[in-house]
Amino acid sequence: MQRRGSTAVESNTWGSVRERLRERGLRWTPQRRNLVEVLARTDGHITGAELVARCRVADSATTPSTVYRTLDVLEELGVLQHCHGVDGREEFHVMPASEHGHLFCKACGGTWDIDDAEASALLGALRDDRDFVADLSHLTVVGRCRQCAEVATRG
Amino acid sequence: MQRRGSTAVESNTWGSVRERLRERGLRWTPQRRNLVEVLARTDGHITGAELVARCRVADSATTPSTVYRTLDVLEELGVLQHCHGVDGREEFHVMPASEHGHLFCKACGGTWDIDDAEASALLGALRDDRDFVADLSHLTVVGRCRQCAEVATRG
DNA sequence: GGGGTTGATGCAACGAGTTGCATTTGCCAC
DNA sequence: GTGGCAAATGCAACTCGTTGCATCAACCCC
Ligand SMILES: [Mn+2]
Ligand SMILES: [Mn+2]
Ligand SMILES: [Zn+2]
Ligand SMILES: [Zn+2]
Repeated sequence: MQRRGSTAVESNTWGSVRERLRERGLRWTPQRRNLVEVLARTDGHITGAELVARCRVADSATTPSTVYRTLDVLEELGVLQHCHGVDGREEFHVMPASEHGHLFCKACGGTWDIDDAEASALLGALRDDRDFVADLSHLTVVGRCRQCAEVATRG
Repeated sequence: MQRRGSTAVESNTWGSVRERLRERGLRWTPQRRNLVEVLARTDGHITGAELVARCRVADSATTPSTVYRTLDVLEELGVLQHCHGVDGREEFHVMPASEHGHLFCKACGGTWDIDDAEASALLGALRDDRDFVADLSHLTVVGRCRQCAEVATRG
């Protein structure tokens, strides 16, 4: 089986992006291919600025506006999600092992995942009381962790 | 009782700002006084950019960096808090009637407050399970409200 | 393969916010 | 009132991200 130049992207989700775009009358361009290849090699959380930098490795002519617009499109396609870091900046989730929210300690900068079970207390209450379906993967909770609370109390 | 030029700010919290600054060795400047006067006239949520604009009404020479730095100081003094709008931008709470979190519908842009009782489900779980003290006033939950969920299902 | 449609790109200008640094000034002690 | 110290200001430069618009090119149809 011979490998042609334009078929390097694989791995379920990413391999289907071209098709998902076409279904909506959208186009598969070299710039989008470059970004998708970068995303396919990434996991965890990553900012737009960092994605621009990584795209520039393969294509030094990469333009921020194109990357940000493509990220919007990929999120609409549902192959990507974002949340907000403790400073409010967008961070993109690339293929999380499982859906999760985010817990930040504003004192030590520590960060933890909030899983479905843990979040169901709030999310379930909102759903039952208001029929409001909250987005766990977009959730960021900020506060003070055990260690930092202890330090503050002792101080 | 004669009113002197520098005693216009009143109303409990705002009137005490000068004193709170001095306790920490910080200074009461015309720029800070202007911002505090603007804040005393404001309620609800407001962005930094909007506060800069309002400060400029009284002092057209207002500089953004000074305003943003003063907002940081006021937040450290505890006379101000911020949360994040649906786009992640900081919004300052000025004297809320009661502490609350924020609920956003990403479809219709609707927004609601989350009160203490409603949030205690999640916040209590985090406290019990992890000794994590979450900050309700910083909390923003995004999702889809009842009406928007119905529309999506029907469509 | 060639042509036309329309979505995508690149660019330039802009807005929001941050930071380092030289200068100014509030505040306190005398 | 005067002087000195340290905090605050203003400015310029910068980062990150967004938007309008002219140009380009992916895709579809023949
Ligand atoms: Mn914040
Ligand atoms: Mn968001
Ligand atoms: Zn901590
Ligand atoms: Zn809605």
